[in-house]
Amino acid sequence: MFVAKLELAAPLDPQDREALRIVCDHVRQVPALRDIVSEGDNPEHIHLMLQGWGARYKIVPDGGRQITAFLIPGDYCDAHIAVLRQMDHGILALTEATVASIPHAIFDDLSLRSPKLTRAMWWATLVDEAVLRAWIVNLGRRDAYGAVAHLFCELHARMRNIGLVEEGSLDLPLTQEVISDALGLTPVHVNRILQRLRSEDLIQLKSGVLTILDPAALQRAGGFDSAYLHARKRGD
Amino acid sequence: MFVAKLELAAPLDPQDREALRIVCDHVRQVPALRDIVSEGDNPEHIHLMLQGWGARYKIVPDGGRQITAFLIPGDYCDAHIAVLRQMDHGILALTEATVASIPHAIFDDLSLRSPKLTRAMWWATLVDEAVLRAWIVNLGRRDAYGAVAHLFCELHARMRNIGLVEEGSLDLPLTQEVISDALGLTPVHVNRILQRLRSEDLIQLKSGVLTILDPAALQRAGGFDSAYLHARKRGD
DNA sequence: CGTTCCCTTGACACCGATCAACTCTGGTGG
DNA sequence: CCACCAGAGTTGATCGGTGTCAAGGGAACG
Repeated sequence: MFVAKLELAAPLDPQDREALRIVCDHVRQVPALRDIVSEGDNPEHIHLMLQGWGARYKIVPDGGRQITAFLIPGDYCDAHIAVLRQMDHGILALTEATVASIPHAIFDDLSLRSPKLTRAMWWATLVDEAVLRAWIVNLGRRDAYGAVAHLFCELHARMRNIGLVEEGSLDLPLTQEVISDALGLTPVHVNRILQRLRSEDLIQLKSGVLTILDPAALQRAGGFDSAYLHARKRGD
Repeated sequence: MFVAKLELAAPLDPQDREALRIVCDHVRQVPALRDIVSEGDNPEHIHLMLQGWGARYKIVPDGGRQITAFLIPGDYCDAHIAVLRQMDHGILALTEATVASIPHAIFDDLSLRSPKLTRAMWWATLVDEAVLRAWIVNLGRRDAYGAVAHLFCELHARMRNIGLVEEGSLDLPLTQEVISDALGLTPVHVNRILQRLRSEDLIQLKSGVLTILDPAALQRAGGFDSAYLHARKRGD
């Protein structure tokens, strides 16, 4: 899946593809709510999400938590440390998750040999950056209602890109507290927003499944324009 | 300067260095408040800031503006489009600025030939990403006072990295409105925060020059930890 | 059948937005 | 050299969106 995602950027050489496949064979299971990588770590391996949900997060001095990204299958967690030295944030499994580990020395070697692969990783980083910018807009210039709407549109689009949306429904195993930590709100307020979105028949959210009932209205509510995701999927 | 910055990541081959230098020779002057690149553009050239200040920004449907990054000399503006296709945000000159333009086809070619160069660009992107995450924390989990303090710490650190700080002072040609657009606040409120910071003798800000009078206290106020900037400067 | 999360609800407080003047500064032209 | 002007900074009064605190309800799980 990760390979498929990278190839959206540029075709890889067969040997790159093969090397990646082999290297992805080290698979690890992480229980829910456990750190995959912690802030300050200097990990030996870089990780790819294969299944489940994860989140990047930072803790502020007063104890508050800010989630800066949600990770879904196909996302890499920390290719950073192939280039930078140290994790400047933590990564958490939100559900039980399975991740692939690649010894970073091997990855390093691979990427120095193959411009195409490095370029593909660079591409993935650039898309992540675009998502971060969208979050900044969310936090800075949208009210809570618009922010929740926008977040749901983003997650819907990203899940659809990897084939995990069926008839407008997707698994969304996020507590309201997690959502509030992503949007800079309180759980209480998120709860009220969700009720409003439900009462307006924009969404349905029950037992970890989100269904978008009125995509157009939700996108309007969140000022969502999918262009920034730079999806280059067949059929999009 | 840009080359020097890239070399903080990893030494480049002499021919890369030379190629970059040649290619940077196309220099353009941009008047203040003019777009360098606009959202939706598909520019022929990629740009590097050589002098002056710039900002990435997005406009939300209701007319609000959110600045997602400040660009200072040595920052690249839009290496994106070497990999992605379209600008998902605009870039604005905040002061009169001089930028270098590199035809993106040439850059493309260069980066496919040199893994080291691509890697260096990737590194620069990763640092940018870390800055974006810090902004998200700023917007989501800090009050206005902490956010302003943190922003000033960041800009101080980045300006120092490129040698543009003298005795705690740096040029900061940002109106209060620009600052408010970066922090998701209103100009009025930014004004009040600045007065507080001044009255507490943490900073001095007058006619476009910021002086940090009490770095330790300002860092405490903003919960600032420079680790995320991944500065690898001699003497740091 | 109890325990533990999580979700839900209500009352109230507060940070920052809004609106509307007023002041200051630097630049421009007479 | 002065008068004017536009843009930026400053100030005060009031409003509203979210936070805070606290209590109660529901569903999953042992």
